[in-house]
Amino acid sequence: MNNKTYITTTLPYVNAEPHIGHALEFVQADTIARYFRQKYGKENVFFNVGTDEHGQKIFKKAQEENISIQQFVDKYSDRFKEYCKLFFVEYDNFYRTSTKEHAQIAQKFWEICKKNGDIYKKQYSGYYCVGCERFITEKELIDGKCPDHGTEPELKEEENYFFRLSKYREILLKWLEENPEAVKPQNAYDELKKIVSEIEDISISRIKEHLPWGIDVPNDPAQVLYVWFDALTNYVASIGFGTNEEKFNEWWPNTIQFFGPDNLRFQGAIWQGMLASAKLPHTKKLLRHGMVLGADGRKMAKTLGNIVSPFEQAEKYSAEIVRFYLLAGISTFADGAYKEDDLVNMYNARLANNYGNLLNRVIHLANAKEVNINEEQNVEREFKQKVDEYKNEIEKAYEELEIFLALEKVDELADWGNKYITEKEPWSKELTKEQCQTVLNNLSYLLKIVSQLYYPAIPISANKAKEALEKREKIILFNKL
RNA sequence: GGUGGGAUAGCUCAGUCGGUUAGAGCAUGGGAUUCAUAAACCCAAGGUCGGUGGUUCGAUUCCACUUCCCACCA
Repeated sequence: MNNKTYITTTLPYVNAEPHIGHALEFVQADTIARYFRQKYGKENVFFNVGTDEHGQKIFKKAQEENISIQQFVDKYSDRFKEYCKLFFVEYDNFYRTSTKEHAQIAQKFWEICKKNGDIYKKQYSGYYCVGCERFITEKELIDGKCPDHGTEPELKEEENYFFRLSKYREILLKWLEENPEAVKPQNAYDELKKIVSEIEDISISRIKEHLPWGIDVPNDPAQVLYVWFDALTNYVASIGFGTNEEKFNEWWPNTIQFFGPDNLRFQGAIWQGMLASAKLPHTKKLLRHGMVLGADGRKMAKTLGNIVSPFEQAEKYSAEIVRFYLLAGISTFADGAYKEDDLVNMYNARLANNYGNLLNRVIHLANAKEVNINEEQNVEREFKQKVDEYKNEIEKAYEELEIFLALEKVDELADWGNKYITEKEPWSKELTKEQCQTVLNNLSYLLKIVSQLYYPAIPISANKAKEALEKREKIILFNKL
């Protein structure tokens, strides 16, 4: 049986510093990657992240900063690498779209679509907003002005290449009908169906003269690939598409793509259409996570002064605590407000008071009573059954990408452990040594499982906890905040 | 502006395919206790389920409108 799972995030566009939303996505994907690695082995997971480095905005930003574009993208790409490191995001591949190799594969993808009759040239005339740097449809205009900038767009004419996305409308709808599990959560699935039912052909190139920073259209150096067409191909390129078919065929069938609410159209409709055109299978699982909002429940914005800096947060609380909060305190799929009070409460309640404290109770008592623990074969059957029941439920949640839910249940299991130890009173002098040993050994098994199930979210602490238990060393893993 | 999604205890969220007293965790208050990070354990209080109207014997759950929030609009 092939257990290989390929996990990829969206490639962030490198026109600015990483923000907390990037952390959410990276950390979610990393958690799932770690879960699968732990469960099925390292060799069965391939985790891709990277940066999207072409397009108008980057071109312009580099000019503003007065450095070469390559320097600019190198700088920001490095920032994202550091960012991953900061939050313990352990990727197998960091993909960059500004490499020569990527250009070749994106062009190859283009040629396949072209060969299959899905790319054609069309005179395009429309309203162009300089502020947005894009064409705006007539429907979008408000009083003849751009809805975002309030300025009057210019009439502009351009000959572009178009992708025959409309050809795949029915095919994609059928795919969705037949695979209700393909998109998480349910409302993203519903939304995608609606988007797909209305898809039209899309422009997939730009005139090079306007945008010198991009990948040349094959056989037409006057045009460059539209940045989205170019970037989307990374999902297959990173696992060998166009370079290593065997590797590609091994990984692609079981793919999980993580992305944000603004990306549903691209990952769910356009990319799936591109895959269909290239005669490749659709993505197995699309996970649309939510948006991290400011503490006031509004979208973070400079003008609202509610921006949460991931760097400051990591500095203030430690990156792992921030990581834990993003996973356990903010819904996996819905928008959620980042509130420091919640972070503190959640950390104290779940990690310090519940998990960390139970760990110390058990280690301390085992040492004081000089009894054996960590003997899995001696765990009472009924107790083991109960713990394994939790374990199965939690693993099921992880497999279904329900991270928030999984972590809630891990907390429940630790909580049950605290109730158990209170009820059994292994500190009581009325218990025989054997009875005491049974209780503490049972609990050592529970703690091992809890640590294992917490590991994908808080890898460093969970490993330390496991070690402390094995060595019977009492430590304060989670200092209260 | 158009379209889609959301609004349930102080906070984070479950839930109701319409039906007697709407659930959990955290936070709060009280009790009991001390093996442990003054942690854990037990109990309690907390909500006209965003607003208005409609369908219905009955709506938090269905429908319409409305307010606020989020996203998208090649």
